[in-house]
Amino acid sequence: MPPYLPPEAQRPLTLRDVSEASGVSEMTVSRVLRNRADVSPATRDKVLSAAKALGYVPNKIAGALASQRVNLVGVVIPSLSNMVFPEVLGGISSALEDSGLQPVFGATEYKAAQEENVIYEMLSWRPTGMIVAGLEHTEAATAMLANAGIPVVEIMDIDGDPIDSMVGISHRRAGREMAEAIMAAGYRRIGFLGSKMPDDHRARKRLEGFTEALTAAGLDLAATEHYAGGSSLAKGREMTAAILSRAPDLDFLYYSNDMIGAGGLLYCLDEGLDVPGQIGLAGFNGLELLDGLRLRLATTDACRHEIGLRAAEIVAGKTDDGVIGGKRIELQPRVEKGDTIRG
Amino acid sequence: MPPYLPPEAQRPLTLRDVSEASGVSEMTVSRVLRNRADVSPATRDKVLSAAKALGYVPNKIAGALASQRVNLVGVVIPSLSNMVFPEVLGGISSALEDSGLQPVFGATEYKAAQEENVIYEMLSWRPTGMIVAGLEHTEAATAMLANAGIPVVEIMDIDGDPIDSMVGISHRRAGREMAEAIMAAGYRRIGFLGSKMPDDHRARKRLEGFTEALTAAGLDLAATEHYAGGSSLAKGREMTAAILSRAPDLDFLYYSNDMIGAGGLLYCLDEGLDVPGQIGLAGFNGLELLDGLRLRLATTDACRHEIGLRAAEIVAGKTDDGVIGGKRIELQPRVEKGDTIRG
DNA sequence: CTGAAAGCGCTAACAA
DNA sequence: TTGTTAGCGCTTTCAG
Repeated sequence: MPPYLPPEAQRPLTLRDVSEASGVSEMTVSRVLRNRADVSPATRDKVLSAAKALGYVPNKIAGALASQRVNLVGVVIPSLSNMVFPEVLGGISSALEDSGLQPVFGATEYKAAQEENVIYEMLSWRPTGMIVAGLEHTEAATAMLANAGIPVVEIMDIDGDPIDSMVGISHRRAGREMAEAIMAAGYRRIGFLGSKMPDDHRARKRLEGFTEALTAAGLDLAATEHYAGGSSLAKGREMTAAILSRAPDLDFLYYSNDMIGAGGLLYCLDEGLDVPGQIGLAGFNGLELLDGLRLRLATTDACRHEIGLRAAEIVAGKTDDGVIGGKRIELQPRVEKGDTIRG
Repeated sequence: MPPYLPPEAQRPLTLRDVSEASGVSEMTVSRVLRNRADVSPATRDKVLSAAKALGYVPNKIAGALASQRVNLVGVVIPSLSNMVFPEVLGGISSALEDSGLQPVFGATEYKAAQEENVIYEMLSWRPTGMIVAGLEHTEAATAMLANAGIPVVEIMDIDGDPIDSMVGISHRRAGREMAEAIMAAGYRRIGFLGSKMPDDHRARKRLEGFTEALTAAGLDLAATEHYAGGSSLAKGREMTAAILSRAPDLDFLYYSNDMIGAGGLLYCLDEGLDVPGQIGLAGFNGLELLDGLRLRLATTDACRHEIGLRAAEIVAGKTDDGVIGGKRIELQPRVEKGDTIRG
């Protein structure tokens, strides 16, 4: 690979360049650039105008090595294209806004091995804290996080034991409560539609809670439909057509997320089915997308923004008791019956 | 803020610790950990097992400072929650996969000042290259990028002059071609629905190209509807209701993106309007979401995945001629008439 | 308020 | 194949 040589390839500027241009010692230039108060206004002005004139950009690598401080927070999530996560990231960003900390994102694509790798890469930059989706990691990843000597917050899920802190909801309980709402509305022949990703533990736990509640009421899942790959409206339509052709007597469809649920809803409406009379539907997440459909899909709000917010507050040290580690915060998801569960 | 002290807060391990544990010099440990070939298998094994046993994670900050190389590529985009960008990021990730480079994302929320700040922060980590959405930046941001001495690829848009390289489509032309397709189908009373974000230059250029083509054919926009904030299906419904109540005789609606376009389409179908006979619709982007609607919304595919791919290839040095800088790649967007433009 | 010296943890370059 | 030496560009500490 040839070296990159733009027309005016100069070596990046250093503090020394600013020092020479301003006639102020490197040390004092450093003070000004870090906004420390103990510099005279005259010196400060000289330095700032020299830095601006040169277009100096500080080297954080050197700064971080010398100060042993890095203003980065690693955030590890399954996917950027899943509409679920942008809202979590929004919560994190807003909580970090005036803390001087900056989030850095990495995606795992729901693969444990890739998660381990992303965590390793991030830790090698010695971040101030880590926020990781889920409680299930490889043994090596768990060990790295536990030994990093920084706050680690596991988010989204609280059905399990955290390495350090956790913020999330109980997916088992979310599944159970949805099952109870469905049965209370009188539905009995219930089908489930979801992905077959082995490492999507939260979807698995929701289904476990869901079937547990059915069993407790003497019911069973009447049919299930699985898919591989990402979620989309089209996939939801397709799966719904498939499950209804195999089991035409179903009176309820529980989807593992809102995107495929919305696709299923559009399909049912286009087919002229009576929703929620003849057949009911429910998804999971509380996506904003649902507001745009003719009928509002029943769902469970996953508190995504608040999860991001609270997790970032823990990392940033904005906690009630002043202690940073060891928090366990369970948020309460709300079942929203919308227009697709009768009653 | 109290210091974070987990139960076993140890100082992070260093090369020296691995060196002592394995009885091999620091330098050789470093060689092993960087996978260099000139180490004997016996030594290599000793080092690797010691490193694994200790749970050593290398310090990239020190490594980067010493080697003057950073395996990071800065990627600056307007928004993570806009469904447009995940696909660009996917293209970037796949092109970077086996290059040893790692993308780092930052969002600007369509604000020039925030973009400048994000670029400054990223450059301070001395990345190997930068990929930035759009050609319009603050003067300071442009200067920083031009002087960074690294490959800079501006993406999405090619209507303008790049700092170094650019990969994208002509939005002006995309607007023009959609106008021509619409007029060719016989529509004449055309409305436009879009955001009022002043810094969304690509939406602005599409509209300019669009009206330019109308004017050339002796037509004018019959009505326009603007909104603030993010795009959503609900917003699309709402705006469509508003513009049609103000201008009921419109026979075509051009939306600045697919999300509000899809909302508008759902609205029209729910209202029982004859699409595309009585009224036609079109959006922009070619979102996957469109595959799930009863009628396929007309759109222009923005080649998002390929844009990310080609941009990352330039940064990674995977170019035909072996030269890294100064590339200008124009991709050709395709107008897709779908089911919402007649003919 | 300002400056001088030392060193953060690693790697380049060279020597053995 | 392995070890030694000298920094990378900044900040900490301490002296003025």
